[in-house]
Amino acid sequence: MKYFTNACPARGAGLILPRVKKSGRIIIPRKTIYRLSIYLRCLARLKENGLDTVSSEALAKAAGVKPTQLRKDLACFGTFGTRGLGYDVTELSSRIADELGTSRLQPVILVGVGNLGLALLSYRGFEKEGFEIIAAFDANPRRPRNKQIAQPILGMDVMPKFIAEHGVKMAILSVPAPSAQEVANHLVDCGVAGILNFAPIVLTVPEDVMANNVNLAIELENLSYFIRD
Amino acid sequence: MKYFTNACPARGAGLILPRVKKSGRIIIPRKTIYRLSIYLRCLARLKENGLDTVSSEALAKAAGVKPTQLRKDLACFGTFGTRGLGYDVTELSSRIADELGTSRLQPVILVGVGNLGLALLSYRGFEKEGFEIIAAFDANPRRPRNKQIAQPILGMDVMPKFIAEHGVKMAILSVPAPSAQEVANHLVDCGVAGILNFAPIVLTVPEDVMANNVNLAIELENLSYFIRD
DNA sequence: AAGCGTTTGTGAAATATTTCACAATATTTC
DNA sequence: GAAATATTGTGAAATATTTCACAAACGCTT
Ligand SMILES: NC(=O)c1ccc[n+]([C@@H]2O[C@H](COP(=O)([O-])OP(=O)(O)OC[C@H]3O[C@@H](n4cnc5c(N)ncnc54)[C@H](O)[C@@H]3O)[C@@H](O)[C@H]2O)c1
Ligand SMILES: NC(=O)c1ccc[n+]([C@@H]2O[C@H](COP(=O)([O-])OP(=O)(O)OC[C@H]3O[C@@H](n4cnc5c(N)ncnc54)[C@H](O)[C@@H]3O)[C@@H](O)[C@H]2O)c1
Repeated sequence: MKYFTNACPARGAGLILPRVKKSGRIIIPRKTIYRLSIYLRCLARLKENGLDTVSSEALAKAAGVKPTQLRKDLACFGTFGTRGLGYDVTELSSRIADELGTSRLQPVILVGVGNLGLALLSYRGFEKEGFEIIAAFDANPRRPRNKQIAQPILGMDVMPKFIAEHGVKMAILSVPAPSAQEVANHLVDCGVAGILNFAPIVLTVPEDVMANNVNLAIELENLSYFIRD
Repeated sequence: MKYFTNACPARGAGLILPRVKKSGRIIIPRKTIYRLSIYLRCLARLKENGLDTVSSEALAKAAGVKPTQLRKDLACFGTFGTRGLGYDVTELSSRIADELGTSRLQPVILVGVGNLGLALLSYRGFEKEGFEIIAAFDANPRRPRNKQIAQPILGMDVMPKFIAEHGVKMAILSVPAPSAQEVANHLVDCGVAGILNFAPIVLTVPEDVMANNVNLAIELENLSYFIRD
């Protein structure tokens, strides 16, 4: 079992306790969660290739990390390996999936059916990964002629009802930047707790709501910085 | 001036030296670079709103970070503020842009003109941010009927020549996962040093090449983990 | 069933990043 | 122009994350 030093070791008694959430689960570092997602995908490929077991060294290499980091990451929520042999691919997959909570399919909605929104809607890759965009919303809902879209494209007026009825907790936001904050507020009011935002602005959301940004310009800027040496 | 403790403080003499790259520039932490990009965008909005100066508190709030973090980030490469007053918006913008190296426009190519690639190609937002997709390549180059695409869509055969002639250093990769590694290798052979990869696999690239991934399924998985409490 | 080679799990060390606390220095007010 | 007020810049402390180093545990061979 892994332990963290709790806050205030200087003034406090230096007690060592496992760091836990209100819910009782042990806190797993943000970065570790990202990597668990990566491990999960590497394991899926290994399984496709017919492998039954994998060592931390091999899996770490596939994931682009060091073996010790992989083992530390796994140590956050259990011990699954067999010393001298490695990990059972199927078992490790399902343990990580359990921990991430992606064992069941999550319903997601998309708001803003423009250029980008349409591309995301027509992408048939999310289902395999445990997510399903079940509906899209737009201020000006139009069904595109030349694309096969399985999901309904609805007006903003019916969104609150839809979210409540389907228990939607996550949304993809692909509206223009000037509307993004306003739409995000609306989503939060409707009960959405996680927003994946493509608009190039910083969203302000309540404490208990999480907004992750995908900002391609920043990704490019980042690349451009690190490649000049 | 900011200083870092160099490696090996336990065995070494505990010498304090500024950490620098081979090129002579001081190393700026990865995360700081990301945040600098965010600050830059917030400053642009402030300027649009007619503000001349801004305090670290106000800018930090706009960027979603703490004021001390903003100041520490800036301290990596200089001191620009006026105590008691704050920062000059225009000056700080150009200093950050200089540091990031985005003062000049970077040419970028895109490989894989499918659903996602087309959406990115037709996006008119990158120019404002200092990037320009100057051409696209596909194994099966077709010009879409119903979209206005300004850039040429070319076959893979002409890519090496194009990259060499235009001094292209960065590429956006939006081909299907099974082709991604192969195309990435090709790009690297042609001299591309930075790849923004949308395919859901971990790319293997040489040390001196940087591959950043945008994996939407992982972003969604991440959200879904942190919203259940 | 003992020995050997392998690989995990994990405390401790090293490194990295964030936050604190406050001196330094500017502006503003009276 | 002195005092009050505001805000930066930065060592040091706190916290977080990664890496090291190695004992413990397993499978396999003989
Ligand atoms: N297209 C890209 O490749 C790309 C790349 C990076 C970032 N982005 C960002 O993604 C977002 C979407 O980009 P896009 O190119 O698809 O834009 P777009 O203009 O093609 O589409 C925007 C859609 O949002 C809808 N919309 C506008 N206001 C709305 C509101 N208040 N409520 C509901 N729907 C509303 C519009 O009707 C339109 O269908 C933008 O913020 C853009 O900056 C796009
Ligand atoms: N569309 C999305 O919303 C979305 C979302 C997340 C991730 N992705 C990922 O982005 C990538 C592209 O997705 P898409 O939906 O645009 O796929 P797509 O099938 O619509 O387009 C892929 C394009 O790549 C071209 N291509 C295939 N092999 C090639 C090769 N060897 N060299 C050059 N070009 C080649 C094809 O001709 C096609 O035009 C995929 O890896 C996908 O998993 C897409």
